[in-house]
Amino acid sequence: MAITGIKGFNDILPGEVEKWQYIEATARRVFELYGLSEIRIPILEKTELFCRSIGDATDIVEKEMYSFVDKGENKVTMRPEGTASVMRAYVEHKMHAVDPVARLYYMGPMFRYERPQKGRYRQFHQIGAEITGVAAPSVDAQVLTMLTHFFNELGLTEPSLQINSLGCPCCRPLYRDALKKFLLDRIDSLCEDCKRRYESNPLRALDCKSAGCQEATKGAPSMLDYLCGECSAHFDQTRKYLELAGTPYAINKRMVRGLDYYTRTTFEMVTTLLGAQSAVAAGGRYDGLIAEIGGPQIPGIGFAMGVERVALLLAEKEFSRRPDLFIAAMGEDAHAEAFRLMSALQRGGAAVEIDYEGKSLKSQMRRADKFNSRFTLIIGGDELSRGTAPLKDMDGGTQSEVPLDAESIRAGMNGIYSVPSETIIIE
RNA sequence: GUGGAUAUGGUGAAGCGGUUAACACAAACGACUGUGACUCGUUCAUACGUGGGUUCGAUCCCCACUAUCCACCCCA
Repeated sequence: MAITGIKGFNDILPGEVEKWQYIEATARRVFELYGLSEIRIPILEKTELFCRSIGDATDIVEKEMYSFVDKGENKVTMRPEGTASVMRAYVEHKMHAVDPVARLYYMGPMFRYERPQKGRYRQFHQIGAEITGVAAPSVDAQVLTMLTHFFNELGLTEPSLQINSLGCPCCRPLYRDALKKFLLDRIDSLCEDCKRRYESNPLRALDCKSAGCQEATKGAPSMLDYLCGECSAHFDQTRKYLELAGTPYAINKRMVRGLDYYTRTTFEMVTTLLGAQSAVAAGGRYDGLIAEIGGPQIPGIGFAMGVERVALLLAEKEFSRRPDLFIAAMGEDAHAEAFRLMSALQRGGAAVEIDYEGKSLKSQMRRADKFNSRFTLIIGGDELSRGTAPLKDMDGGTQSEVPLDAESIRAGMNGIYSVPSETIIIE
């Protein structure tokens, strides 16, 4: 039995990987428009970092982390998310001393030990962004606008933006108490999970999928009605700036976040196309996180999106590359000439293919067609002695005679095509 | 961790107790006498997830295991 990969750890093969490259390139391009820089952070961190930031009692920390003890007896964990690491790096390198405002993005694998299903894997990939040092609501709107921009740039209008506010340490406890009081009267109609969570996380009942909980929480008080003056103003201002930016959104009063560090603005990009995994991207403000991991009291806001889920939304689109030229050769001398020309053209920036095994012209033409090559150059004994060869435009079917040197061939191709090589085609 | 479904070639799959394990796509080669896409021909699973069992006989029935998928929990 051949060795197989690990459950929930997937290979991304050619044919699929072009889509990933497209998503990543689009993220880089859009995020950099908004002044962000990439940061690369390690995959392994001290376990304590995630306990402190995400929260000891969350499911991620309680049962989903890939943690182990290394050879130096250190407790380490393969990162389950990116924000904690980015903020650790921010504090560790004292980036706040140079400028408290840091605008960062990252992309890479994350690890959570969960049962795999559609859009959820044990090694999955996130593209995330974080902005520190600005408490103003216009930054919230900016981040949301950038995220929306990104999806629009991919040609996706399906995931829609939902926002909510979770308040701050001064108003959330009041709301929590009010909600508990409300739920107490209907506790019998809640599902078992929500009963169990009644003390630890009563807010969860709000977005529970069970019919009983949906019904029981119908007239429940809303966090938005309990926001303190500052949080309420922050939320209103965020909405105002979203409108100024022309960014569409909906308020979802029942949206709850799973990580402990969120405050005030929280949001999700949701879709109905991915089964149970409705959140394609999610994030929020985390004004207490940097202090929590030992840094100064500096606010932050950010999000992460699941690349697998974005790729699933792009499932209909075909991504492929096509070579500029295929050189078909007959006979050993012609093959040598084809090889020489290929090398010269590749050095000049063209994507070129040849046949390596001396197959028939028919076979080589089929291969050129299979590769979807733009042009095919056909070289045989006659061409070698003549010094020119037919260059066929594979799309139009027309042929022209070009001298056998890299410059002339390039000129022959550029005469018809001006598209740069190595472009990714989206159909 | 829990529940359900499914496991036949590179892919999509038919077959449901005895068959040369269909068909299609992909792939390779060839024909149309140095030029692809159309057409045609040839080749392509001692093999039906793994291990047991029932049977004269099992891809088809039973059991176990494993894997995958989907859902729950939770989350990107």
